[in-house]
Amino acid sequence: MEHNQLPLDRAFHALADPTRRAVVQRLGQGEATVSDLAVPFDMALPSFMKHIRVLEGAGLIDSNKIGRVRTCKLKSETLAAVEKWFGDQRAIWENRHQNLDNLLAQLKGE
Amino acid sequence: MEHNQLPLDRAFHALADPTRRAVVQRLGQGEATVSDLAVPFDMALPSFMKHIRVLEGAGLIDSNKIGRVRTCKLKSETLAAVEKWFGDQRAIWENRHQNLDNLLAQLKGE
DNA sequence: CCAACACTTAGCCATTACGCTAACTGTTGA
DNA sequence: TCAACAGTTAGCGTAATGGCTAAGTGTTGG
Repeated sequence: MEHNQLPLDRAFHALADPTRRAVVQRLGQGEATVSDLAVPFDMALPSFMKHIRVLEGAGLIDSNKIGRVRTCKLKSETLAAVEKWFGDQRAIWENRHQNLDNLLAQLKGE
Repeated sequence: MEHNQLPLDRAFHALADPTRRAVVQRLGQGEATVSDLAVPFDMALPSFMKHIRVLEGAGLIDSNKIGRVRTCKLKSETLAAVEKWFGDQRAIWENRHQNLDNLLAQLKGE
């Protein structure tokens, strides 16, 4: 169980930064080049590129370079995989409440 | 838009650590004391306590001390709030696909 | 009453994160 | 052809992270 923690570590870490979340959000609307993505941020390009690489390292985005231009796109499968963690978590949590309900019903019945 | 980034930052950061995710998962099954929570981890207590405080600082858990014992419980609302980010994200993404579909349909119709 | 218990505080250390500037590489439009 | 463009590499500085040990505080069971 849970021998794939590292991917989750990387994904959550990547999403912990507002710049990176904004990039993910932007890419949700379609592909974009690095320079285009960088425009809204008051940050030097090398700094911004680090964010891109973190996102790519986390498998949240994909990028490829054609000529001198690098284009990025969202990998929504990875995003979905992270979201799944919450689903699993809620399943445990709801199951516990179910058990509590059962217990209460049982106590009531006696 | 997005003036509550800091809470998300903290929450995602908190969840980026496997120890802390495990604690959240454990607390999904019900309240537990700090010492109980610490058992599965090969880590000194002060180190473990830092994780607890990070989780609490992120609003993912709540704790209160009675006598010498501190008991922790999950704050599932916060967890749900983080999960919502993915929902919002997917909404954007799916809307885009909807738009693409519309475009394709339109092109086809001509 | 006092030793054991359950944290808690303080402080140290190594590593990683995230920003910067300066200088470099390869591509391309005029 | 060559200057402008789009990134990239290298290296630096500060701050935060995540671990540790040692010693302290307040509570409690026997």
